[in-house]
Order: sequence, then C-alpha cells, then structure tokens
Amino acid sequence: MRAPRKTAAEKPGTPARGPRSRIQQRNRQIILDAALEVFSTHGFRGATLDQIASEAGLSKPNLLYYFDSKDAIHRDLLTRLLDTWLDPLRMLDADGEPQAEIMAYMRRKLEMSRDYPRESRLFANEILQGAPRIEHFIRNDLRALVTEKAQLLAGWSQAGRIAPVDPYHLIFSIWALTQHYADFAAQIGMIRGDSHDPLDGAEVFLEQLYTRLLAP
Amino acid sequence: MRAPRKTAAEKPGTPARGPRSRIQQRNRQIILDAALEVFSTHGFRGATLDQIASEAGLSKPNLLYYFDSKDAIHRDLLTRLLDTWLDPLRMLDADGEPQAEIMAYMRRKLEMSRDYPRESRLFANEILQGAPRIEHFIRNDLRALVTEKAQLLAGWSQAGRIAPVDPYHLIFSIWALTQHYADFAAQIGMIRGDSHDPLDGAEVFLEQLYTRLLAP
DNA sequence: ATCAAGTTTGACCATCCAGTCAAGAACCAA
DNA sequence: TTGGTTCTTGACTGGATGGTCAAACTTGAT
Repeated sequence: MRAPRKTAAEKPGTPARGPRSRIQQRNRQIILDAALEVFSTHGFRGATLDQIASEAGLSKPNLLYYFDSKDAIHRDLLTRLLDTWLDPLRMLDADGEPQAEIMAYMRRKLEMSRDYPRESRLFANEILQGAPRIEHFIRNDLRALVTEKAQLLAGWSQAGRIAPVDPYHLIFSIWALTQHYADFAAQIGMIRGDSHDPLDGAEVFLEQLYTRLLAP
Repeated sequence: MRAPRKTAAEKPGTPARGPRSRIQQRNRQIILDAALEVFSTHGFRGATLDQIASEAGLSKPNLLYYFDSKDAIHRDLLTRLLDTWLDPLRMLDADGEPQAEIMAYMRRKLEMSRDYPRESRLFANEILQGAPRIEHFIRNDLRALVTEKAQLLAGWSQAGRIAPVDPYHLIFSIWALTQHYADFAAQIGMIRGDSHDPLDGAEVFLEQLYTRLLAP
C-alpha cells in the first residue's frame, strides 16, 4: 500500500513499468519537471523535497507517494537524460560527408543546449561532483561510443577528408562550446543583457569556427 | 573574544586586514584550502563544515574560531578567486599583435585550468546556480571588461587584422574550451583513462583551432 | 616562572530536512 | 448509491548540520 500499483515488475531498482492511471502519469510528470528545475540549479544536495513539492504544487508526502525517495526522483531524471544524451553523437554517420556530418553533430548538440538547458545543467552538476552516480555510464556507454567515433574521425583525418586534428579534442571542443551556452547561460545573460538570447549568433560563429578548423 | 584580534578594521563584510599571528595565517590558509577542495566538488549546500574540518585536520568549532560562518569561508574563497579571475583577459593588449595576443590569452586561460582547476569548478558551481553570490561582480566588473575587450577585438576584425568574427562569441569560446578541461575533468578522465593527463594535447589542438579561425 | 592573550575542543542547542504514518478525501466500477 | 481502491495531507520522527559556549590548553612576552 506504500507504493501505488505495486506489482512484481515494480520492485525497487527496476524502472517502474506497466500501465499507470492518468493521475499517476500526470503527477509523475509534474514532479519530474519540478525536480529537474530544482536539481539543475541547486544540485542534488542543494535541492530540498519541499522546494520540489512547492514547485510542483503538491505536498511533500505526496511526492513520496509517487517516488520512493529524493534519490529515486534524481535517479529517474538522470536515467531519462542519459537515454538520449548519446543520440547526437550516435548519429554521426561514417558514410556521410565528413565536414557536413561533424557540422550536423555540432548543430544537434547546440539544439540540445537550446531546447534542454536544464538537462544540460543537471548533467554538468553531476560531472562537477565527480560523476558519482553516472560513473558506470561514462566509463562504459559513453566511453565506447566516443572511442568508436574518435576512430571514425581519425580515419577521415588520415584520408585527408578533414584537416588533421586530434579526434578526442575535436569531440570535447564540440561538447565544451555547445554546452557552455546552457551551463553558463546565467553568466552570458548578465554580460550581454538578460533580454538578449544567449544563443543568438552562436550557430553562425560555430559554423565559421568548424568550417575553418576542418577544411583539409 | 569570539573573533580573534577584533579591531575596527575587521567588521563583518570588510575583508580582514592587519597583522595576524603566524598560527592565524597558517590555519586560515589550511582552512581555505580544505574548503576549496570541498566546495568545488560538492557546491555550497553540498559541503558540510564537518567535511571541511576533517579535510583541514581541525575541529569544527576551531574553523568557526577563524571564520564567522560557513558562508564567510565561501565568500572569502570567491573574493580571492574573483580578484585574479579577470587578469588573463585584462592582459589582452591593444598594442600587441592581434593573433598573438588572442593566442596568449587562450594559453593563459588554459594554464589556469591546469593550475587552478578547483577554483574553476568553484566558479562553475556558482554560475550553474545562477550566480547568486557574484551577480554584482559579473554585471559590473566582468561585463565592463568583456565589453571593452570585445570592442578591441571588433576593431581588429574590421581592420582585417584577424578574420571577421563575433567578438563576444570569440571570448565565450575561449572560456568554454579552456574551462571545460577543468570543470569536466572527471568525464575526460573516465573516457581517456584516469592516468592520462586530461590536458594532454589540448594546447596543440587549441592553437590549431584559433590559428585557423583567426587567420584573416 | 608567571600570566594574560590566543587557541582548541567536548558538549550542547536549534533548525532543517528526508522520510513515515494514519486518517481522510476523491475516484470509479458495479 | 455503495464499497473498495487510489490519492492526499497534517502531524510527526530521527538524524544531520550550522553554530554556541565555557572550560581547558598553549604560547610568548616579561
């Protein structure tokens, strides 16, 4: 009776599956959205359940009716995030035109900073703290994907299809440049004026940068 | 008797000045160093006085003999950091050779990521949270400096001495690319292997990048 | 050696906060 | 309408944490 719809498939640790009532689905979504807002700006320890509850317009015990713990909410957010975090890089196509592929990857990452800045900050917070909760993801999934794509990039370099560049630093540079617009948005806003869109001009600049960097 | 050497010059808010005993100087330094370690990885809320005390090898009440509060330690760290945070950009010389000046600025920032990664992460944490404690610094000091240097860069662009680039995004790109190696060091380490120096190859890559970007 | 000032700490307090619980309210199928 | 299920919450608990304090210890100038 503690957790709703407790079925065999919903053991703790197993992501909750199966059908949920409309109220369940709606409130879980509201809670996750509120929690994303709070966790992404205050970090895990800095966030309180009361803050999240207030942001969600629900009572604190009510949150804990839908999620087992503060940690469970955070874990859920991270899990959903990581599921899609790799997609842009995964789409880098070995059969495509090298420059266009890299440019498209950069554009996809920039879009993520524009459309999901809170997710980016949640991730940044996690890395800053030493990535304690996603270490396995980085060491396994992310590492494997980066290694694979770095080899692809290295191949393009050696074939003279792009300039000879260190493929790892090329990937890191795309992460750094695109995520900066989400993670440091507060700073950029204060410098350029808060009404100014932080990403204004970013795409043109980054296209210019990578066009010049990659030209063979 | 609560605070040591309480003189008129040491009102709260005023940075403590005047002579301090050797023990004072030594222990304040030890505390600040321990606090930097803890704050930079766990953030302000995530850090506890017990953690800092343990890291410093002192008792918790002893910390509070040297600093009025947890907040005061954090404020002290930030103040010291901001004092030097602007220096690399400030040194960008209007009378120098444009490309060499920008390259030297990039190198100075990269050096800071190498030599002071904890300070970089402390700063990053603060910005992620919306920069509540350093808003005035960013809106005033940093904003003025960036505006000034952006005009300098714009002048160089218009004079054809460097390629025509958006000066603000040029500055942001240097921040993003250099600070990434400090702020996301954990991720880089997990991908490239923890024994590998995260900054290995970074300087060469960034020189290549900015050489190609800035060539008129 | 002496003693006043500076330094250290065990014990303590007040608050905050994650999580519990039992009772009540809303919902829905029959 | 009825009765069981799902949802909601006020009141509470235990532990963590920032901060206090008085007493004890150390230091150094005389």
